[in-house]
Amino acid sequence: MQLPPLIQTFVLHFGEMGGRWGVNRTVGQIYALLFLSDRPLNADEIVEALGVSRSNVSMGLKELDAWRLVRRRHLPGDRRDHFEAPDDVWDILRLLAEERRKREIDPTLTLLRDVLMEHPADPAERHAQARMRQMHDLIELLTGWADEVQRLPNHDLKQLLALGAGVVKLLEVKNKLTLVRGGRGRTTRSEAADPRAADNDRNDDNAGDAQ
Amino acid sequence: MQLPPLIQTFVLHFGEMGGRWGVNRTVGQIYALLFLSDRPLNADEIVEALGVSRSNVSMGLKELDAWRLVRRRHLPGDRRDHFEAPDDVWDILRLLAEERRKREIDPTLTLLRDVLMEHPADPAERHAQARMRQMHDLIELLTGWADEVQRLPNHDLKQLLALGAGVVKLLEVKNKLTLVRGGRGRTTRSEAADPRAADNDRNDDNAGDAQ
DNA sequence: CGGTTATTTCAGTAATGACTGAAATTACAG
DNA sequence: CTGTAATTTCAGTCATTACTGAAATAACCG
Repeated sequence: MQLPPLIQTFVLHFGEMGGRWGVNRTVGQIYALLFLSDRPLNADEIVEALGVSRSNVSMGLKELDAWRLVRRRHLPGDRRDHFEAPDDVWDILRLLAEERRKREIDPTLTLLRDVLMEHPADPAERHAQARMRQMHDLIELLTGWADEVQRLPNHDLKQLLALGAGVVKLLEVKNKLTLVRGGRGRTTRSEAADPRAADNDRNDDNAGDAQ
Repeated sequence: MQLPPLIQTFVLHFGEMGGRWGVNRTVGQIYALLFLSDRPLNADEIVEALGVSRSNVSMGLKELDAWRLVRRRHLPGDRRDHFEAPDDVWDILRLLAEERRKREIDPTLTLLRDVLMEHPADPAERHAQARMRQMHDLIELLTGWADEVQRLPNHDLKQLLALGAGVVKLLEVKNKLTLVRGGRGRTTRSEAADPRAADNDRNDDNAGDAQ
């Protein structure tokens, strides 16, 4: 593979990081290549650029397709499939967040829900279940938040991020307003939401048994 | 291994999910077990509960230790090491976020910074570099935000999460206030931050060349 | 259709990573 | 010190996963 050095560096890096992201080297490289490319590439171009086998590229593209990280596109007058990465990095972020959640979190959330329906048979199970409830509530709070925030238009999302921890200032202001109005102020999820989320600072069970 | 069924289910699930989370089955199981346990466990207890080898447990605990997901603790009158998982799920969340970022994001950020210093040699490199800048800016915005939010006390964090997308309402209010005061209002990062973050809706290079 | 090229599937092989048991090391008690 | 239990390290084995080249399939042209 003889790519421009700048591109080569990036592609190789993504290949190596692939392992940590949960995809293999080739998949990481293919994605990096498509992300940087200024036009859709066909499979052969990828093969040549990366120096891996045709079939490997085919499998890699299939996986990236499953992640929705590449789009299949047809160019007029050429019957080969061409591939490109979505070019809005914010969209990519959303895709990644959604997919990772689907694969890495949702199954656990489902299991937790099921297990929390069971009746604990002894103190050990009781304690275990309390822990699972903590985990469940936290995950649900996070994913719920992510769901909502994910739907914000890019503009709002950016503003929120740019605000950083400064958002706390706003919360303080809001709290004051809410107080002044006798708690009848604008209702946001902080008042209306699932009450379990409201206060779980130290809602462990009677854990005096530890040790 | 004969654990109470409730616990067993959870432990096995964590083992399977381990693969997707970037740790192996045993590590996932050990963590699940410690997370649910109502007291610190020593290595032998883990060996017996999970039915894996002593050495495997030793390695697994070492890895969990590197992730700071388990604490080593000494019980009086027993010279064996005992292990426990931090019991505040919010702390766990913070640990995970920090570690994952250190391993999965920071290296890329570093590479991006380096590569963005280089001078592009041709149009392809120019375009590639523009893409990398988009990625870099997005990651930096996200990690910067995460840094700040991570330092918030649990209480504020919870309130923020409970608010969900409702936070936009606050942003609107703030915007109005800022406007009224002629932009001289409370300075948050949205005004003070790195100007690159302020507007990158469509800051691609002259990308008319695509296909 | 028949020929041609693009793409996917699949069986076998190479490479990587997990797991074990034995040996070495460490920490402690007497 | 010496002996013993706890723990870690490590070399070898086993299991999983990635990768390839060949064969099968699909898509298109004239």
